[in-house]
Amino acid sequence: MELTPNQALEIWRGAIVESVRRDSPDLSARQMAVLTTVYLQPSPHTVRGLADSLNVSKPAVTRALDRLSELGLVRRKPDEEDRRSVLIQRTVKGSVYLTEFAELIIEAAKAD
Amino acid sequence: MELTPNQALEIWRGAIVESVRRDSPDLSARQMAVLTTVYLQPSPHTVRGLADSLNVSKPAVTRALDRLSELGLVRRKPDEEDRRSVLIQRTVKGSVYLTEFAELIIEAAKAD
DNA sequence: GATATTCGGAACGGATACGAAACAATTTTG
DNA sequence: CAAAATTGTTTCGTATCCGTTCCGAATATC
Repeated sequence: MELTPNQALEIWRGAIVESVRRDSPDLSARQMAVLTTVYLQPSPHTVRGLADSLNVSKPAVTRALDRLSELGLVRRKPDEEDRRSVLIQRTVKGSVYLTEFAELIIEAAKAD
Repeated sequence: MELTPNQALEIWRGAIVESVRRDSPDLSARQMAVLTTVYLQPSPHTVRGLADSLNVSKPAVTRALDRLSELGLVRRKPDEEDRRSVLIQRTVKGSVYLTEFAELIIEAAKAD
């Protein structure tokens, strides 16, 4: 898909402004990066894998997961194969959240 | 422009992940909403106008402008007509910033 | 089996953000 | 011109986030 710079920014503005207006719990850029990666990239996801893939420190990923878990958007599950690891899993609530967020983007793209 | 939910989320993820990877100064959702509104919506822009339009308190807008000014992405200019008001103006640095950000989005859309 | 390595998380200190209330400066209203 | 209203900012207390460093548990290596 090809976008012009104006289209790109209008989409971004439309979605982010609407999300700000709604006063929804705002996730930081890192949290959003973690969340979308968990949902859109193939499993499994580990803290280390996310940290490397996002070029972010492990503690930063841990804290992002703390927040996302607290909101019920992802879930930690100990890896039975290697009990040092934690697998990050999707949740129904997270799917709903992202589906609604996608709606914002779609609307913003329509308006453009 | 019509997007599918998956396209929408892939674009968002691609752009935000790349921006996180680059460790660029991350703006909060509010700051980004203020910045894009100032650049994409017709002037003039005032604190009050932005607060109303974004459904956010005035102090929140003031603080967002503090941050954006500090980064040189916008500039405050006293309104000569009504000296209670402050007009928010664009800067070269802000234009460059948004142009580069648009590039991230465009790349993410291509990759999809 | 003792030592290293790897994993996720905790602890600490600093930076930044927030909402609500109070504020100074200016303009409008009576 | 005095009182009220409007505009943007400051202040205060609180919450969140970040990077760095360190730690305990589990696994791999020798």
